[in-house]
Amino acid sequence: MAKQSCCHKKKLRRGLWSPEEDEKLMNHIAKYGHGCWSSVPKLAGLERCGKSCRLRWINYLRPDLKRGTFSQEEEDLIIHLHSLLGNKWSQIAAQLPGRTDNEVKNFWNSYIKKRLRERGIDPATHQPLAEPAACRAVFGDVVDLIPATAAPLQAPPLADPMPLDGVTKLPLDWPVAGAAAPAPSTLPRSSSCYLQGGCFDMDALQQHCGGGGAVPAAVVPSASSSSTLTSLAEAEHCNNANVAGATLPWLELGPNAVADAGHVDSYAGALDELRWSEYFDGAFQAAASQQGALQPAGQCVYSGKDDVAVHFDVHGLSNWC
DNA sequence: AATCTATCCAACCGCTTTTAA
DNA sequence: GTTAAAAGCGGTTGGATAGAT
Repeated sequence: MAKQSCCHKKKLRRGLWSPEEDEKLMNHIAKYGHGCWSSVPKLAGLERCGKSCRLRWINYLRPDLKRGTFSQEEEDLIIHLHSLLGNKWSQIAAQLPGRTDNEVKNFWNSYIKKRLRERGIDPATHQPLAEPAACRAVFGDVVDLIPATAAPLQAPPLADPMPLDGVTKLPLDWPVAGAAAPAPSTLPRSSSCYLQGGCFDMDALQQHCGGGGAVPAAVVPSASSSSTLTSLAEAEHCNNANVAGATLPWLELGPNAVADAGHVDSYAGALDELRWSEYFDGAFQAAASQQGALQPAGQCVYSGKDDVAVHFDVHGLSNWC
Protein backbone atom coordinates (compact mmCIF):
# COMPACT_ATOMS: atom_id res chain seq x y z
CA MET A 1 0.00 0.00 0.00
CA ALA A 2 1.31 3.37 -0.95
CA LYS A 3 2.72 5.54 1.73
CA GLN A 4 0.43 8.39 2.51
CA SER A 5 1.38 12.00 2.80
CA CYS A 6 1.47 13.92 6.03
CA CYS A 7 -1.80 15.60 5.05
CA HIS A 8 -3.48 12.23 4.72
CA LYS A 9 -2.12 10.97 8.00
CA LYS A 10 -3.35 13.96 9.89
CA LYS A 11 -6.58 14.21 7.90
CA LEU A 12 -5.69 17.72 6.90
CA ARG A 13 -7.24 19.75 4.15
CA ARG A 14 -5.77 19.34 0.70
CA GLY A 15 -6.30 20.78 -2.73
CA LEU A 16 -6.75 24.36 -3.76
CA TRP A 17 -6.45 27.09 -1.23
CA SER A 18 -9.42 29.28 -0.45
CA PRO A 19 -9.05 33.06 -0.18
CA GLU A 20 -9.74 32.73 3.55
CA GLU A 21 -6.88 30.32 3.97
CA ASP A 22 -4.61 32.56 2.00
CA GLU A 23 -5.53 35.47 4.18
CA LYS A 24 -4.91 33.54 7.37
CA LEU A 25 -1.51 32.44 6.16
CA MET A 26 -0.58 35.90 4.93
CA ASN A 27 -1.66 37.53 8.16
CA HIS A 28 0.19 35.03 10.24
CA ILE A 29 3.43 35.38 8.32
CA ALA A 30 3.12 39.14 8.19
CA LYS A 31 2.87 39.21 11.98
CA TYR A 32 5.20 36.47 13.06
CA GLY A 33 7.13 35.28 10.05
CA HIS A 34 6.96 31.65 9.15
CA GLY A 35 9.49 30.39 11.68
CA CYS A 36 9.10 26.64 11.79
CA TRP A 37 6.76 25.68 9.00
CA SER A 38 5.37 22.71 10.84
CA SER A 39 3.98 25.00 13.49
CA VAL A 40 2.58 27.57 11.06
CA PRO A 41 -0.74 25.88 10.30
CA LYS A 42 -1.57 25.44 13.96
CA LEU A 43 -0.63 28.99 14.85
CA ALA A 44 -2.37 30.43 11.80
CA GLY A 45 -5.52 28.41 12.36
CA LEU A 46 -5.19 26.38 9.21
CA GLU A 47 -6.02 22.74 8.65
CA ARG A 48 -3.06 22.23 6.39
CA CYS A 49 0.30 20.63 6.81
CA GLY A 50 3.32 22.85 7.17
CA LYS A 51 4.68 21.66 3.90
CA SER A 52 1.56 22.79 2.11
CA CYS A 53 1.73 26.19 3.83
CA ARG A 54 5.33 26.59 2.84
CA LEU A 55 4.59 25.77 -0.76
CA ARG A 56 1.63 28.09 -0.88
CA TRP A 57 3.70 30.92 0.53
CA ILE A 58 6.69 30.35 -1.70
CA ASN A 59 4.77 29.80 -4.91
CA TYR A 60 1.85 32.13 -4.53
CA LEU A 61 1.62 34.43 -1.55
CA ARG A 62 5.11 35.83 -1.23
CA PRO A 63 4.89 39.57 -1.80
CA ASP A 64 7.97 39.72 -4.00
CA LEU A 65 6.54 37.43 -6.63
CA LYS A 66 6.38 38.87 -10.08
CA ARG A 67 3.79 36.63 -11.69
CA GLY A 68 2.43 37.21 -15.14
CA THR A 69 3.96 36.08 -18.39
CA PHE A 70 7.67 35.64 -18.78
CA SER A 71 9.49 38.30 -20.72
CA GLN A 72 11.68 37.49 -23.67
CA GLU A 73 14.74 38.22 -21.53
CA GLU A 74 13.58 35.84 -18.85
CA GLU A 75 12.89 33.19 -21.44
CA ASP A 76 16.34 33.58 -22.94
CA LEU A 77 17.91 33.46 -19.54
CA ILE A 78 16.04 30.31 -18.58
CA ILE A 79 17.16 28.55 -21.74
CA HIS A 80 20.69 29.62 -21.21
CA LEU A 81 20.77 28.65 -17.56
CA HIS A 82 19.13 25.35 -18.34
CA SER A 83 21.86 24.60 -20.83
CA LEU A 84 24.34 25.09 -18.02
CA LEU A 85 22.45 23.69 -15.07
CA GLY A 86 19.95 21.18 -16.39
CA ASN A 87 16.75 20.74 -14.40
CA LYS A 88 18.02 22.64 -11.41
CA TRP A 89 14.88 24.69 -11.22
CA SER A 90 15.57 26.26 -7.91
CA GLN A 91 18.97 27.45 -9.07
CA ILE A 92 17.55 28.76 -12.29
CA ALA A 93 14.71 30.49 -10.48
CA ALA A 94 17.20 32.03 -8.08
CA GLN A 95 18.54 34.05 -10.99
CA LEU A 96 15.09 35.31 -11.87
CA PRO A 97 13.84 37.65 -9.16
CA GLY A 98 10.17 37.20 -8.45
CA ARG A 99 9.97 33.82 -10.10
CA THR A 100 9.60 30.50 -8.35
CA ASP A 101 11.14 27.20 -9.26
CA ASN A 102 7.68 25.84 -9.83
CA GLU A 103 6.84 28.64 -12.19
CA VAL A 104 10.05 28.24 -14.13
CA LYS A 105 9.60 24.51 -14.28
CA ASN A 106 6.04 24.83 -15.55
CA PHE A 107 7.08 27.40 -18.10
CA TRP A 108 9.83 25.14 -19.30
CA ASN A 109 7.66 22.07 -19.55
CA SER A 110 4.68 23.74 -21.12
CA TYR A 111 6.30 26.24 -23.44
CA ILE A 112 10.03 26.30 -23.89
CA LYS A 113 10.42 22.57 -24.40
CA LYS A 114 7.92 22.67 -27.19
CA ARG A 115 9.55 25.59 -28.89
CA LEU A 116 12.97 24.03 -28.69
CA ARG A 117 11.68 20.82 -30.25
CA GLU A 118 9.94 22.73 -32.98
CA ARG A 119 13.29 24.17 -33.87
CA GLY A 120 15.07 20.87 -33.80
CA ILE A 121 16.80 21.30 -30.47
CA ASP A 122 16.61 18.61 -27.86
CA PRO A 123 15.50 20.44 -24.73
CA ALA A 124 17.20 17.92 -22.49
CA THR A 125 20.63 18.24 -24.00
CA HIS A 126 20.41 21.47 -26.01
CA GLN A 127 21.82 19.46 -28.85
CA PRO A 128 20.24 19.31 -32.28
CA LEU A 129 17.70 16.54 -32.43
CA ALA A 130 18.52 13.45 -34.45
CA GLU A 131 15.29 13.98 -36.38
CA PRO A 132 13.74 15.39 -38.44
CA ALA A 133 15.50 14.39 -41.59
CA ALA A 134 16.44 17.93 -42.44
CA CYS A 135 18.47 18.09 -39.29
CA ARG A 136 19.76 14.61 -39.67
CA ALA A 137 21.28 15.44 -43.00
CA VAL A 138 23.54 17.82 -41.18
CA PHE A 139 23.93 16.26 -37.77
CA GLY A 140 23.32 12.61 -38.39
CA ASP A 141 26.89 11.53 -38.00
CA VAL A 142 27.35 13.44 -34.85
CA VAL A 143 24.19 12.14 -33.28
CA ASP A 144 25.05 8.59 -34.15
CA LEU A 145 28.27 8.85 -32.27
CA ILE A 146 26.76 10.14 -29.07
CA PRO A 147 26.67 7.23 -26.66
CA ALA A 148 23.53 6.56 -24.67
CA THR A 149 25.53 6.99 -21.50
CA ALA A 150 26.45 10.52 -22.29
CA ALA A 151 26.87 12.52 -19.14
CA PRO A 152 24.23 15.19 -18.73
CA LEU A 153 25.32 18.76 -18.77
CA GLN A 154 26.28 19.92 -15.38
CA ALA A 155 27.22 23.29 -14.11
CA PRO A 156 29.49 24.87 -11.59
CA PRO A 157 28.00 25.38 -8.18
CA LEU A 158 25.63 28.26 -7.92
CA ALA A 159 25.27 28.42 -4.22
CA ASP A 160 23.73 31.75 -3.51
CA PRO A 161 20.58 33.05 -5.01
CA MET A 162 20.49 36.42 -6.61
CA PRO A 163 19.42 38.60 -3.75
CA LEU A 164 16.42 40.74 -4.41
CA ASP A 165 18.27 43.86 -3.50
CA GLY A 166 20.36 43.24 -6.54
CA VAL A 167 23.63 42.76 -4.73
CA THR A 168 25.22 39.61 -5.93
CA LYS A 169 27.28 37.38 -3.75
CA LEU A 170 30.04 34.89 -4.16
CA PRO A 171 28.90 31.31 -4.23
CA LEU A 172 30.11 30.01 -0.91
CA ASP A 173 30.95 26.54 -2.08
CA TRP A 174 32.93 27.63 -5.04
CA PRO A 175 36.04 25.47 -5.26
CA VAL A 176 38.88 27.27 -3.61
CA ALA A 177 42.52 26.93 -4.39
CA GLY A 178 44.27 24.59 -2.05
CA ALA A 179 41.10 22.95 -0.85
CA ALA A 180 41.29 19.28 -1.67
CA ALA A 181 43.30 19.94 -4.75
CA PRO A 182 44.26 16.70 -6.45
CA ALA A 183 47.79 15.72 -7.10
CA PRO A 184 49.22 17.48 -10.12
CA SER A 185 49.88 14.19 -11.82
CA THR A 186 46.19 13.47 -11.92
CA LEU A 187 45.41 16.70 -13.63
CA PRO A 188 45.46 17.50 -17.27
CA ARG A 189 48.15 19.93 -18.21
CA SER A 190 48.28 21.88 -14.97
CA SER A 191 46.75 22.15 -11.57
CA SER A 192 44.17 24.45 -12.93
CA CYS A 193 41.17 22.75 -14.31
CA TYR A 194 40.38 22.51 -17.95
CA LEU A 195 36.80 22.49 -18.95
CA GLN A 196 36.15 20.69 -22.15
CA GLY A 197 34.79 23.11 -24.61
CA GLY A 198 33.94 25.50 -21.84
CA CYS A 199 30.78 23.60 -21.11
CA PHE A 200 30.59 22.62 -17.49
CA ASP A 201 30.28 18.92 -17.20
CA MET A 202 31.07 18.30 -13.60
CA ASP A 203 30.88 14.54 -13.88
CA ALA A 204 33.45 14.53 -16.57
CA LEU A 205 35.29 17.27 -14.80
CA GLN A 206 35.60 15.29 -11.63
CA GLN A 207 36.88 12.29 -13.47
CA HIS A 208 39.16 14.44 -15.45
CA CYS A 209 40.55 16.13 -12.43
CA GLY A 210 41.28 13.13 -10.30
CA GLY A 211 38.09 11.16 -10.06
CA GLY A 212 37.90 11.44 -6.32
CA GLY A 213 35.05 13.88 -6.39
CA ALA A 214 37.30 16.77 -5.50
CA VAL A 215 37.01 19.68 -7.80
CA PRO A 216 40.46 21.08 -8.22
CA ALA A 217 41.65 24.55 -7.62
CA ALA A 218 40.16 25.96 -10.70
CA VAL A 219 38.86 29.35 -9.95
CA VAL A 220 39.14 31.69 -7.06
CA PRO A 221 36.72 34.47 -7.70
CA SER A 222 37.03 37.70 -5.90
CA ALA A 223 34.90 37.51 -2.84
CA SER A 224 34.01 41.14 -3.16
CA SER A 225 32.66 41.32 -6.60
CA SER A 226 32.19 37.99 -8.18
CA SER A 227 28.72 36.70 -8.62
CA THR A 228 26.90 33.68 -9.72
CA LEU A 229 25.93 35.36 -12.92
CA THR A 230 29.42 36.57 -13.45
CA SER A 231 30.58 33.05 -13.02
CA LEU A 232 28.17 31.93 -15.63
CA ALA A 233 29.24 34.74 -17.82
CA GLU A 234 32.78 33.63 -17.36
CA ALA A 235 31.90 30.17 -18.47
CA GLU A 236 30.23 31.63 -21.49
CA HIS A 237 33.10 33.95 -22.07
CA CYS A 238 35.30 30.94 -22.31
CA ASN A 239 32.86 29.39 -24.71
CA ASN A 240 32.87 32.49 -26.77
CA ALA A 241 36.60 32.64 -26.84
CA ASN A 242 36.69 29.31 -28.54
CA VAL A 243 33.62 29.11 -30.64
CA ALA A 244 33.17 30.59 -34.02
CA GLY A 245 29.60 31.22 -34.90
CA ALA A 246 28.21 30.52 -31.47
CA THR A 247 27.88 33.98 -30.12
CA LEU A 248 25.95 35.16 -27.15
CA PRO A 249 25.72 38.88 -27.67
CA TRP A 250 25.10 39.78 -24.07
CA LEU A 251 28.45 38.37 -23.16
CA GLU A 252 30.22 40.48 -25.63
CA LEU A 253 29.29 43.40 -23.50
CA GLY A 254 31.93 42.05 -21.20
CA PRO A 255 31.73 40.87 -17.64
CA ASN A 256 31.30 44.28 -16.26
CA ALA A 257 28.08 44.64 -18.08
CA VAL A 258 26.86 41.84 -15.91
CA ALA A 259 28.79 42.42 -12.74
CA ASP A 260 28.22 46.13 -12.73
CA ALA A 261 24.61 45.74 -13.55
CA GLY A 262 24.17 44.16 -10.20
CA HIS A 263 20.82 42.56 -10.77
CA VAL A 264 19.00 40.47 -13.24
CA ASP A 265 16.92 43.24 -14.72
CA SER A 266 20.07 44.82 -15.96
CA TYR A 267 21.48 41.47 -16.78
CA ALA A 268 18.39 40.71 -18.73
CA GLY A 269 18.77 44.04 -20.41
CA ALA A 270 22.11 42.91 -21.64
CA LEU A 271 20.27 40.04 -23.22
CA ASP A 272 18.20 42.37 -25.32
CA GLU A 273 19.79 41.32 -28.50
CA LEU A 274 19.72 37.66 -27.80
CA ARG A 275 16.66 36.29 -29.46
CA TRP A 276 15.44 32.96 -30.50
CA SER A 277 16.73 33.30 -33.99
CA GLU A 278 20.16 34.07 -32.73
CA TYR A 279 20.06 31.34 -30.17
CA PHE A 280 19.21 28.78 -32.77
CA ASP A 281 21.37 30.26 -35.41
CA GLY A 282 24.24 30.06 -33.01
CA ALA A 283 23.39 26.55 -32.02
CA PHE A 284 23.18 25.31 -35.55
CA GLN A 285 26.15 27.22 -36.73
CA ALA A 286 28.20 25.84 -33.93
CA ALA A 287 27.07 22.33 -34.64
CA ALA A 288 27.53 22.74 -38.34
CA SER A 289 30.97 24.17 -37.87
CA GLN A 290 31.93 21.05 -36.02
CA GLN A 291 31.22 18.68 -38.79
CA GLY A 292 34.94 18.29 -39.16
CA ALA A 293 35.54 17.83 -35.49
CA LEU A 294 33.01 15.48 -34.01
CA GLN A 295 31.23 16.88 -31.08
CA PRO A 296 31.57 14.92 -27.91
CA ALA A 297 28.53 13.92 -25.97
CA GLY A 298 27.27 16.18 -23.29
CA GLN A 299 28.61 19.27 -24.89
CA CYS A 300 26.64 22.36 -25.62
CA VAL A 301 25.95 22.93 -29.25
CA TYR A 302 27.37 26.36 -28.83
CA SER A 303 30.44 25.21 -27.00
CA GLY A 304 33.86 24.89 -28.44
CA LYS A 305 35.68 22.11 -30.11
CA ASP A 306 36.59 19.28 -27.87
CA ASP A 307 40.22 19.70 -28.58
CA VAL A 308 40.16 23.21 -27.35
CA ALA A 309 40.39 23.09 -23.61
CA VAL A 310 39.29 26.15 -21.80
CA HIS A 311 41.64 27.22 -19.14
CA PHE A 312 40.30 28.96 -16.11
CA ASP A 313 42.83 30.60 -13.94
CA VAL A 314 42.92 33.06 -11.15
CA HIS A 315 44.65 35.70 -13.16
CA GLY A 316 42.19 35.53 -15.95
CA LEU A 317 39.43 35.82 -13.48
CA SER A 318 40.91 38.69 -11.65
CA ASN A 319 40.66 40.60 -14.84
CA TRP A 320 36.98 39.93 -14.83
CA CYS A 321 36.39 41.12 -11.34
C1' DA B 1 -24.94 24.21 -27.48
C1' DA B 2 -22.47 20.14 -26.35
C1' DT B 3 -18.49 17.51 -26.37
C1' DC B 4 -13.74 16.64 -26.93
C1' DT B 5 -8.90 17.85 -26.68
C1' DA B 6 -4.95 20.44 -25.44
C1' DT B 7 -2.77 23.43 -22.39
C1' DC B 8 -1.59 25.62 -18.19
C1' DC B 9 -0.49 25.79 -13.54
C1' DA B 10 -1.32 24.96 -8.55
C1' DA B 11 -0.60 21.46 -5.59
C1' DC B 12 0.89 16.99 -4.23
C1' DC B 13 4.25 13.18 -3.70
C1' DG B 14 8.28 11.15 -2.50
C1' DC B 15 13.01 11.49 -2.20
C1' DT B 16 17.33 13.74 -0.49
C1' DT B 17 19.70 16.88 2.36
C1' DT B 18 20.17 19.54 6.40
C1' DT B 19 19.54 20.48 11.14
C1' DA B 20 18.67 19.63 15.88
C1' DA B 21 18.25 16.65 19.80
C1' DG C 1 27.55 8.83 16.00
C1' DT C 2 22.60 8.09 15.57
C1' DT C 3 18.03 9.31 14.82
C1' DA C 4 14.07 12.02 13.78
C1' DA C 5 12.12 16.10 12.13
C1' DA C 6 12.18 19.83 9.05
C1' DA C 7 13.30 21.87 4.84
C1' DG C 8 14.18 21.75 0.09
C1' DC C 9 13.84 19.95 -4.39
C1' DG C 10 12.29 17.89 -8.82
C1' DG C 11 8.83 15.00 -10.97
C1' DT C 12 4.12 14.22 -11.54
C1' DT C 13 -0.84 14.76 -11.23
C1' DG C 14 -5.31 16.64 -11.68
C1' DG C 15 -8.53 20.44 -12.10
C1' DA C 16 -9.71 24.59 -14.62
C1' DT C 17 -9.94 26.74 -18.80
C1' DA C 18 -9.64 27.78 -23.74
C1' DG C 19 -10.04 26.42 -28.25
C1' DA C 20 -11.52 23.14 -31.75
C1' DT C 21 -14.92 20.17 -33.67
